[in-house]
Amino acid sequence: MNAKKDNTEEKILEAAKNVFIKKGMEGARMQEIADEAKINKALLHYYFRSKEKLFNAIFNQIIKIAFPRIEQVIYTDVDFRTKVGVVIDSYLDLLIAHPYLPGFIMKEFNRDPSVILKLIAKYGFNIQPVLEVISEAMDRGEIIKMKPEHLVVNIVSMCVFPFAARPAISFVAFRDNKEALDSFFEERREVVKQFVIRAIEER
Amino acid sequence: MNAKKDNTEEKILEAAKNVFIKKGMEGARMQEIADEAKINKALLHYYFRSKEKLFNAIFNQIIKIAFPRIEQVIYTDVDFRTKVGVVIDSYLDLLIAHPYLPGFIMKEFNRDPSVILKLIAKYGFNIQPVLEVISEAMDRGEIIKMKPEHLVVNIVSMCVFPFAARPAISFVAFRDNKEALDSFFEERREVVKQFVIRAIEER
DNA sequence: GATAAATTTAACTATTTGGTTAAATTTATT
DNA sequence: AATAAATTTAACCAAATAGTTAAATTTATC
Repeated sequence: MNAKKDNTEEKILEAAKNVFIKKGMEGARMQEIADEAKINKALLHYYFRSKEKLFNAIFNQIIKIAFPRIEQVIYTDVDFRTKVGVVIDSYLDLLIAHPYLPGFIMKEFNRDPSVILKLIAKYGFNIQPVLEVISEAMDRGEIIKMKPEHLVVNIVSMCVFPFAARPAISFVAFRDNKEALDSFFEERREVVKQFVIRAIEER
Repeated sequence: MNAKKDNTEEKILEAAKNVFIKKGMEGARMQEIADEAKINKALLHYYFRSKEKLFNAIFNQIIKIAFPRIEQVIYTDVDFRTKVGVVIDSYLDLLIAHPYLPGFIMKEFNRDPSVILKLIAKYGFNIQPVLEVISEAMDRGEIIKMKPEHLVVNIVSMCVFPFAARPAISFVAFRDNKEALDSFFEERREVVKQFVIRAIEER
């Protein structure tokens, strides 16, 4: 009797993911998760003994996809502007697929930073190689000199922040016109690339 | 008998502000606010009938300072790059004085977007004049052409996001070395200015 | 000193919510 | 059909917490 069990476990994880993302750990209700999974609370606790255990299962799952694997790109033998383009693409691909990530992670970070810091240490990329590749490009005169950390923070900021602020941007800049907002976000891919390239290219 | 009353009301508002900022509306406890204000829960409810009323008082107070008044700058008769510099300065001044703002606002936004949207409509600046000033600078050939909204979002992202992500940046990039982190944030003022100018200057 | 407002104390209510339990029922496996 | 696992039902417990209340006490004001 396993087919049914597997299915239920998946249903619970899917439901919990939706509810936790929308409401956060504290805001989520076990009853709501049970309802969303179309089971009852007793069964929910039968599968995951506590809210904490269920949340951790979800959270690990989410964190694992939250850091795009940019190492491969970084070491490719192409010029720096191409690397920048690929990195921005991989961030935006991730964010378009999971637009809730910035908001969710920031919320949970605020609630208990230590949890996320541990997971960053466990799954998050090591920034050191990235900084080195940037420094080398600077030494070769491909891009202007600046503290590499600033370049990383600038790129990540321009990619991530608009998704966290999406509803505000929608309201303030586009009066909640959905089409205008969607094309704006589509445009950002090229806009951010060009913006960064222009800002750092040596000339 | 008013001196005492005023003082207590101030004490409550100050305490509530601290607790609400740290824990958010849902996470904050009336008992904790009472403790922080060094009064008891009965008196807290004597001044502010409900948690909701108290939160609204604080929230309005916070939102009012959350939007730097950049209109004056925008209409000054100086070249565009100077305007950009002043705008970035005014954002960073605000954020350095109130580093908790991005996290707090995002959290509450996530909880109930409508509340913030109403307040943006009430106190938030109108973005239209800003967009126009940018467009004019583009028409004059002072800066390259792009959709002005992108420029605004890019600048705001690079200013605001690092504060929301400060603990993560501290850990990932500086291994929680406080001095290194502080100088990094001090540097950003000039870094962001130059980054933006280089990205948009016509040449 | 009398008065009224401010404040404390302490007990209480009502609600929400995570979690438990035990018994009944359904479903899959042999 | 027999068995064991999965699921439901429904009631319950315990803790946390917003909010209330009434009486006592302190403090400012006249």
